[in-house]
Amino acid sequence: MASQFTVHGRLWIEGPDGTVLGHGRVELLEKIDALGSLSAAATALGMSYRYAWKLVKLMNEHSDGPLITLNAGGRGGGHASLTEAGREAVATYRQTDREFEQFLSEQSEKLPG
Amino acid sequence: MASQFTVHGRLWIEGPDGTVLGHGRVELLEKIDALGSLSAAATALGMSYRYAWKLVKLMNEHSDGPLITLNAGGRGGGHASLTEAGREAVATYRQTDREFEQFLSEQSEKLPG
DNA sequence: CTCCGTTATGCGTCAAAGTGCATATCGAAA
DNA sequence: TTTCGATATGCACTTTGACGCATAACGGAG
Repeated sequence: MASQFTVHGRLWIEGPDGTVLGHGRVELLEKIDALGSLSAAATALGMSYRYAWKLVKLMNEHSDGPLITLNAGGRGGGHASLTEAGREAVATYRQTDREFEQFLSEQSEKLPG
Repeated sequence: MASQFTVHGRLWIEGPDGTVLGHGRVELLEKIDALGSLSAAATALGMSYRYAWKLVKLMNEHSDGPLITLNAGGRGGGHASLTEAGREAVATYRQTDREFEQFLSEQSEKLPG
């Protein structure tokens, strides 16, 4: 029988200037990619636009190059999209995260009774 | 050459009623075991006694049985020590944490350029 | 039975994460 | 050139983890 206790964790990637990607930030990137809009992505995640915008700014500043492109004005009011670097960063994080989930469930199995 | 980016993470163990152990709590347990005093342990870790005491209370409540025994009064004013379950919990966490550190450095190695 | 240092616990405070509101700016399309 | 919805950004507020202060209770040793 499995233990009533489980191992949990959080994972993130840091660069020289601070955190680049974490769980929440990657979810935001994926929603931006899916919806083409920062405000729609933030709303979909139950996150305030104000904060989502700050996260985007931080991610762009702390990576080698921008991960997200934001455009104000124009048809539909504006647009948001991922750069090629942004999509690669998401893929890299997801791969790492999959192995982390694997690690966590293995460790949970090992816990004593 | 290694990437300028590195993978970081945090690990903790949850029971049915909430978090039982995390990095800071385990350090506190180890200091209590080494010093025999909660206030000395808290001071040694730069943590307020107030907060350390709350952590001990939470840990004792959220585990199967108490991990820490506290005694007020008596020679030296009082005393704090780990129960057998407490020592086992620390050992379990440390083992998991070692493997986690291993995991993190492996993942950092894998990051692209 | 007094002393002393530790445990026990309430209350106000402080900083950081995140929200909410208000308002300005942008630019393609009608 | 007016319109419209999204981006851009400041400011005040709330929430949460943790501190600091104050004060009581405890109990072996002398």
